[in-house]
Amino acid sequence: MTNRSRSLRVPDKPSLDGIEAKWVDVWDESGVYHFDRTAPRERVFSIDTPPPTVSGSLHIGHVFSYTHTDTVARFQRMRGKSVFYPMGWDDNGLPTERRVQNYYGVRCDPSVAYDPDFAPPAKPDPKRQVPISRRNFIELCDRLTAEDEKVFESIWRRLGLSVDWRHTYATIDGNSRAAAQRAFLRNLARGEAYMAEAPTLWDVTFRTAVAQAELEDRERPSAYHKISFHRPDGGTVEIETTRPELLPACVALVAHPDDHRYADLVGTTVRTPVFGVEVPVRAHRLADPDKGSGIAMICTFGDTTDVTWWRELQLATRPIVGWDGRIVADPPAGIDSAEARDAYARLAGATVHTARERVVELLRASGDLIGDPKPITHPVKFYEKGDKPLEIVTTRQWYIRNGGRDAAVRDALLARGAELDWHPAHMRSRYDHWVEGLNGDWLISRQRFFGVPFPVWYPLDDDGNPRYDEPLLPDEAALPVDPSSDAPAGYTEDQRGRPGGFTGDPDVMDTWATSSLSPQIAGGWERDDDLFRRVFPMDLRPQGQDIIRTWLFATVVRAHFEHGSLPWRTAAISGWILDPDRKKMSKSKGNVVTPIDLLERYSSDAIRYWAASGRLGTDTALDEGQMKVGRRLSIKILNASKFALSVAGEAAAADPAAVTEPLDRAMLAALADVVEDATAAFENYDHTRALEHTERFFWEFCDDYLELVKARAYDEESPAGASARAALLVALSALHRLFAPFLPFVADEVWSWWRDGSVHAEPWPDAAEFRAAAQDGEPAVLAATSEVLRAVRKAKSEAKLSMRAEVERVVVRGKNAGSARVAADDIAAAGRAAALEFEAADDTDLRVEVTLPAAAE
RNA sequence: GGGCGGUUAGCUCAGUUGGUUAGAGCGCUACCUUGACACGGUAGAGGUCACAGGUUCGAAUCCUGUAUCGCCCACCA
Repeated sequence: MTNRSRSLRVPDKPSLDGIEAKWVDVWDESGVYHFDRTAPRERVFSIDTPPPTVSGSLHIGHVFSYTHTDTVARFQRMRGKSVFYPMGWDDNGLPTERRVQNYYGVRCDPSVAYDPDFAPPAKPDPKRQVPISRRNFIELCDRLTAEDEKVFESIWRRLGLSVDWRHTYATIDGNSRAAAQRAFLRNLARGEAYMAEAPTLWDVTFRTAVAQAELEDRERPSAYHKISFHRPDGGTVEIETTRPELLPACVALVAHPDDHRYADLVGTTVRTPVFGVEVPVRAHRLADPDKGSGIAMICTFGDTTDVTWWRELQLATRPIVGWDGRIVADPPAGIDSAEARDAYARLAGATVHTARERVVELLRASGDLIGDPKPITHPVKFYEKGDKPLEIVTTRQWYIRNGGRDAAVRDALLARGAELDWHPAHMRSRYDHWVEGLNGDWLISRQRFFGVPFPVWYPLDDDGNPRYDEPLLPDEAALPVDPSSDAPAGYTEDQRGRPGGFTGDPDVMDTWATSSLSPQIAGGWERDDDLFRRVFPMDLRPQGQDIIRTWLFATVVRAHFEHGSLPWRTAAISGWILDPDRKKMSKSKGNVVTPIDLLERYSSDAIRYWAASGRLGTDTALDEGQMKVGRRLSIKILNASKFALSVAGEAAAADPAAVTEPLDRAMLAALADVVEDATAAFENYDHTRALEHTERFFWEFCDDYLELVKARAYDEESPAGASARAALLVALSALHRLFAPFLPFVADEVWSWWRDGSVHAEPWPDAAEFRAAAQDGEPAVLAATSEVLRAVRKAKSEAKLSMRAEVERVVVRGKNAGSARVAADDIAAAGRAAALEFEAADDTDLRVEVTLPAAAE
C-alpha cells in the first residue's frame, strides 16, 4: 500500500459536540484560509463580499446567502485558486447614526468644534443629547461598530465562513472614506458628478433628500376634493385634487391637448379660489382625461408629474412646503390681496396635514368646494426608512450620472449588464428594467451627519454667500478630509464662515455612494496597487435580489466610469428566506429563532446544509426539518467514515491499484460520475446540485455498497478483501472532499482521523482519477446488485423479520441479472442467502424471487 | 397598468434540450435493539404535476389564455 499518511485516530464515539470550537481555532492558527497575495491574477478567485449592516442584528437570511458564497469560496480554493475573501462591515449611514445617538446620548452638530478629549456622558439622557462635532460623532461610531463587528465575526466564524480575517473593512473607516472621496473627485473632474439646484424628493422627518432607488410606494387613504376655479367670464371650471393644501402653490391647470371639453379654456387664465391667483390653463399629453375631471391642478410641487409639467411648460414656481414639512411663513408670489394673505396666514407654520383641513374649511366658506371629499386609496411615495409621505422641495444637491438623463450612458450601462454573468440568468431583467426606467441621475448627497462628507469647500463672497460655482477641492493625497473640521488649502480655520473666507459642504454621501466602491475598497485601489491588480475586476459579487437596483447597479456605474470595466465577472443572486411567521413557526415555538440558537441546536454544518439546499435566486423556507436532515447527514458521515477506516485498520491508505472486484470498480465508476457532475455544477454556481448528487451517492454508498462489501472487507486473506478495503478508502477520500465546501467542520474532522493537514487545503477530487481507479467498472453492476439487495430486504420487511434473518433461496431474473451475478458472493453475505440463482433474460426487467425459510412464513 | 419568478405527495423541494408505471427528504404507518451509526436501520402508504385550451405518436416539460402567490417597476391630479 502507498500513501500512508498517518496512523489512524478514529474516536470510539464520534460526535458533533464541540466540533465548531475545535476547528475554528485550528483554522485560525493554521491560516488555511489566508489569501496568497503572491498568486498571479489567473490563479486568484476574488469575492466582493456584501458588508452586513452592523447596527442591526444578523438574520437567518444572512446565514443563508453567506453560506452560498462560502461553498463557492471553498470549492475554488480546493480547485487551486488563491481565494480573496474579505469581510466588510456596513456601519455607514442612518442606522448607525441612530444607534450611536441612543447608545451614547449624543447628537451630531457639524457646527460644533472637534474636541479631542471628548468623552460621552456616563449616563446617556435620550432627552438631552449632547451636541458634538462630526469628527467626534464618527469616532463614537467607530467605537461602537467595533464592538458590533466582534459579535458578527464570531457568528461568521462559527458558521464556518472561510473568510480571510486579515482582510476586513468598514464602510466608514479611513480607507473607505478616502476611496469614496477620491472616486467622487474623479467623477467630478470628468463631469460625471455635478451639483444642481432642482426639485428633490424630500423626507421631512429625516430632513434629507432621497434617491429614486430608496423610494417605495405605500397605499394610503386620501380623498378627491372637487374645487371650483374661476373663469374670467364669471364661469367656473372644476378640478379634482387629493392635495387641496397646495392650492396656494398652484401655478397652472393642465388638460390633454385632445380633450375637447377644455379646448376653449387652454390658453386662457383662471383664478384660484380663496387665494385669487391668476394661473394659466395649458395643454400637455400627460394629462389624463379619465382621471378626476380630466383637468389637473399643477402645484410647486405635489408629485413628480408636477415637476415634469413645471419643467416642460416652464411654469412659475410657488413653493410653500418647507424642509420641515410645514407651510412656510411667507406666501408665494401672486397672493396679494388682503383676504388672500389672511387666508394664507392661517396655513403658515402648519403641517401639511393641518393645512389640508384648513384649506378645506376655507373652500367650504367660500363655496368653492363642490360636495364632500370622496375617499380613495392611492399609492404614495415614501422614503423606505421613513413614515411620512415625501414632499418635493427645491434644493442644491450632488448627482452622479447614471443614464437617467443620457441615452448614451444608459446604453453603455445596459451593455455592462449584458456583459455580466448572472446567476440565475433571469435576474438580469431586473437590472435592465431598472436602468431603462430611470428618470433622473443618481442623487448622492444627503443632509445628514454620519457618512462620508463631500470633500468640497466653497469660498464665501464679501457678503458671506457661498460661491458654489468655484468649489475648493483637496489634493487626493490629503484624503480623507472632513470639510467641517479641516480647512481648504490656502485658508486657515479662523476664516470658516466669514465673508471672504470659506465654508465646508455640509452634506454627506448616500451610503450607496460608498458601498458602490466595495471592490475598490477591499481590493486596495490606489492604496495597494499590487493587491488591486491581483483581485480586480473581481470574480464574484454575491448579493440579494432586493438590492440589484441599488448596490449592484451603483457598483457597475462606478467601475464603468473609473475603470472602464465591470467590477466583477459574475453576480450570484440569492433568494429570500420566507418569513417564519407565515410558516407559523415562531408562534408554535413561542420565541424568535436566532441564527446562533439554530447553530447551537443543529450544528453549524446542519445549518449550512439547509442553506446550501436553497438554490440561487430561489426563495427558501426557514425549514428546521432540513436542518435536522443536515445534522443526520453529518452524523452519518462521522459513523460511515469511522467504519470504513476501522475496517481498513492501520493499513489505511487509498491504493486504487488494489481495487480489482467488479462491484468495487462499479462503485468507483459511479463515484467518478458524481465527481464530474458536482464539479460541473459548482462551476456553474449551482451548489445545490453539487450537494444533491454528492448526498445521494453517499446514502447509496452507505445503504447498499457498505452493506454489500462489509463481510468481504473483513477478509484479511484474499485480494477480494483488499479490493473492498481499498475501494472504501478511495471513496472516502473523495466523499470527504466533496462534502468539504458544505460541511466544513465534519469534513475536516473525519479527514483528520486518517490524513495530515486540512481537507480544505486538499485538491478538489478529479473525476479522471476515479475513472482510472474504476478501470472497466460499470455503474450498472452496482445498480443491479443494490436492487437485488433491496428486494431481499423488502421480503424480510414484509415478513416482519429482522434484516439478519436467513434466506433460503434468491432467484434473479431479467436482463440485468448478469450484472448482479458478478457480485453474487456479496449479495449472499449481505442478504444472508443460502442459495442464489441467476437467469439472464433479455426481455424482462430485473425480477427477484426471495424464498424465506418455511418457519418464518 | 407593465415586467420577473413561482404554483408537482400533508410539508420542503428535485425533475438535465418532450419519451415507458412523476422522484427525494421530512412527517405518517409497520417492522427490526443487524457488530459504523437508536442523534439508528428496513419497508410501506401517499400526487388528475393550479386550471382551460392547443401543438405532438407522446406534455409536469412547448404555445395561448385564466387563476393565484411573491417581488420589481410605473406620470399616484
